[in-house]
Amino acid sequence: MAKNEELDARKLMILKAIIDDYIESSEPVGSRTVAKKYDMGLSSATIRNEMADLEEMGYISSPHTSAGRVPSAKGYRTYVDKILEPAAKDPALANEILTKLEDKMSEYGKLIKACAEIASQLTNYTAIGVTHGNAKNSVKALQLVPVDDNSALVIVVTDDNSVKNKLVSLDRKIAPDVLIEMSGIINRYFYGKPASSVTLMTLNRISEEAGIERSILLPFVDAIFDCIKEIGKDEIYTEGTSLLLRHPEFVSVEKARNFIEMIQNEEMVEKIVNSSEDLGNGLTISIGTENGDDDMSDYSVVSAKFEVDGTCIGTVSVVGPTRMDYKNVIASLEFMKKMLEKKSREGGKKLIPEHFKGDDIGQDVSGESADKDIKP
Amino acid sequence: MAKNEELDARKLMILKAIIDDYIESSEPVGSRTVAKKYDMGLSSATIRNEMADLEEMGYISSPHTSAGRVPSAKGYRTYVDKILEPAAKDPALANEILTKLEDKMSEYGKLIKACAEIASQLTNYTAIGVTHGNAKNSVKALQLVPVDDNSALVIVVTDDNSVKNKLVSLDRKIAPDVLIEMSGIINRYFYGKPASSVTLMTLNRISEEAGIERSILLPFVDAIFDCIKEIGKDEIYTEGTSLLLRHPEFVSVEKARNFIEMIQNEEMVEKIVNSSEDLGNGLTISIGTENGDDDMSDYSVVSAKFEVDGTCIGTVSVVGPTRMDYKNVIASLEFMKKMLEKKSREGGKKLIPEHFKGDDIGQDVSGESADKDIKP
DNA sequence: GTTAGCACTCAATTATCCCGAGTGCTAACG
DNA sequence: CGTTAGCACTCGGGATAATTGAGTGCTAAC
Repeated sequence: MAKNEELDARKLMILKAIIDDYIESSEPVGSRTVAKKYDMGLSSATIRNEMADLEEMGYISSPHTSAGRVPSAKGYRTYVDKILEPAAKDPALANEILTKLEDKMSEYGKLIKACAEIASQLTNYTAIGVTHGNAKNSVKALQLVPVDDNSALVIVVTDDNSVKNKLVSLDRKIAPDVLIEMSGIINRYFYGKPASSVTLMTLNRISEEAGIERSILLPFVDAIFDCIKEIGKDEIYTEGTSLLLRHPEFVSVEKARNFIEMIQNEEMVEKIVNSSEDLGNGLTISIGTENGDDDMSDYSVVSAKFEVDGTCIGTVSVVGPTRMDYKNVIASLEFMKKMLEKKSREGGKKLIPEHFKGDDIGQDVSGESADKDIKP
Repeated sequence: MAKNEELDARKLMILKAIIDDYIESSEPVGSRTVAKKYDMGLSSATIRNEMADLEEMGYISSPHTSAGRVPSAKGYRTYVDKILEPAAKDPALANEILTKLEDKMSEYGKLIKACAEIASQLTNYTAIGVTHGNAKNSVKALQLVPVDDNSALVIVVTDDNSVKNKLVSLDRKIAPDVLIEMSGIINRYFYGKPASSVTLMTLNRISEEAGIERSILLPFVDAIFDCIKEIGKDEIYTEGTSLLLRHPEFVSVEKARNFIEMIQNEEMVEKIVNSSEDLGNGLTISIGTENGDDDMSDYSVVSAKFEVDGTCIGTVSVVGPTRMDYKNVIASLEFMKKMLEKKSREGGKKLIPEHFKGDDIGQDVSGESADKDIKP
């Protein structure tokens, strides 16, 4: 039989039927089911023959002799690449979602978190949002703000409007105007420079040139470093963990636990999010064994890079069992991606990228005011 | 038999044995086990008689005729209140933990998150940390920082060193020195005043007195409100979700899912954390059915309010099955609580600088309603 | 090439049995 | 009177056997 050939139309149809049914039922699909439920004018015997071929070619397999067939990673792959016709989400959803995102557009952390939340709700799978920290950003503002007699706030703003701050406590009093002067010098020095250029050396130089005592400068240097480090850090939001437990592949708690532990492991998340296989529409998809890691062989991941104003602000990945409703997941992520991009184009000046505040993962500052115009 | 009487020493011993064993094995405890394993010089028959009494009094119950006995909420309660002798954690742990917390002492959100994380690790149960947002804090610093030509950063610092910032974008250019002047005025005005006093009215007054155009002031007002609202907000950190799934009470995925969904529900968390029954040592404990909610009847919660310099910065709650290792959980939380308090005393000046007490300004409208008022 | 028919396979369900942990009760003992 | 040995009884759970039925591969006829 056909070995390395392309699948003919009929085989594709049957493969599609099998996968569709399996996605719906999560149970091995038999020839009779295909023949009856998806009426294709063929008897079960014929389907059986074709299924035998498909199995030989590695698109499906049977868990045991008297069970139906189950799609393999290869099967899902052709399904996703060649069979699946793009589905559209109900445009009415757009408004609903947009209102949810409305007041978060200015803050990437919250935005990505909200997107992950929505993606999870739309798909009924777990969604992981990762912000795209970027240490290569240039410093836009770098300020010291007096807080009280012996403490001050260090604030770093990069050109993508990420803001981090850190409280510095000193063991001596420092006059506010000294601080402000210092702030001015430091700020002028780094304005427009890449964040990575803020090194100890340069700050030493400032010390010399500006004549600021090194022991005073040091704690601030420290804090600045911390802030920059923080800005470059990705933040991870996991939404809808419990949703996955609703799916029948998690009958055993062990699997459930393994999964939860996996997606709480940062390195693993890194791996998950960065699994490649671009789908052409800006989405990336990795099916079962494809994604290298053994622990992940039972799961598929669909990821979307979210961009605002041309810069990537983060990634949202939907993680589910290989028997995942790819159609819906892809449609959902595509939908959100497009919506967001349209919004960011329209929103123009309104959609000023604001900061995500850095002290924690999860709950951050909200940005409401930025999109309000000043009305004289 | 003894009805409303206190339990005598022997009954207490037996109850303790039953609970200890049940905590360890998670299986109903029989009379033979108690007699043999915890040698108390009594035959199983005698134990049986005593157990019958204990059952009648409601301290234990048997799932079915031929199973051993299981402690009831009432049983656990006497165990916790009367039987449990305080245990101490290994002091060597202290250093390890302290280093973990070291660089988080200045930021309460991170600190509480880290505490919850450690609590979860120490106990092997899920821990929930909730920061204690406090709108009554006074404003310590309130600054506007120029970021670029048409955007500026609003920064609010309260006396417990909570910092929130917000980027404000303007549709016109604003000169840095104007901003700085404005900043100075606003800051002086609110320095030491309670955060709740920052109302629309007062800002209107500033506009008049300082002669700043209202339309310029407005977006900043908005941002300040947002920041204050955020500072007053509680943040929730859930750590070690998957740990609970390690315990045998979660054999069924359903239970696991219910639990996870429960602790991801904010209102539920509120309930969980605020369950009372003070234990005298600053800990609070709620056992099974005690905590009102039906969904929580299978779980127990031990909570500790964490204080730094006399002010409550948040709560860490350990949530586990009623068959929880109370001894260890209580010891762990007590340990952390003490450690933190000691640390905060030692570190004194570094942690919380001076408290500023000022007279209230005018009307005490809450941040929220005031926020509504602003919108044109 | 398609299809009806048939023998065969094997997981999953159900029924059945059996074991043993644990109980309550009774009677004997110090 | 409290304690204990002994015994009949209960009942959940584990093991085993029987049954079912969905699904297959193969063959032969259309």
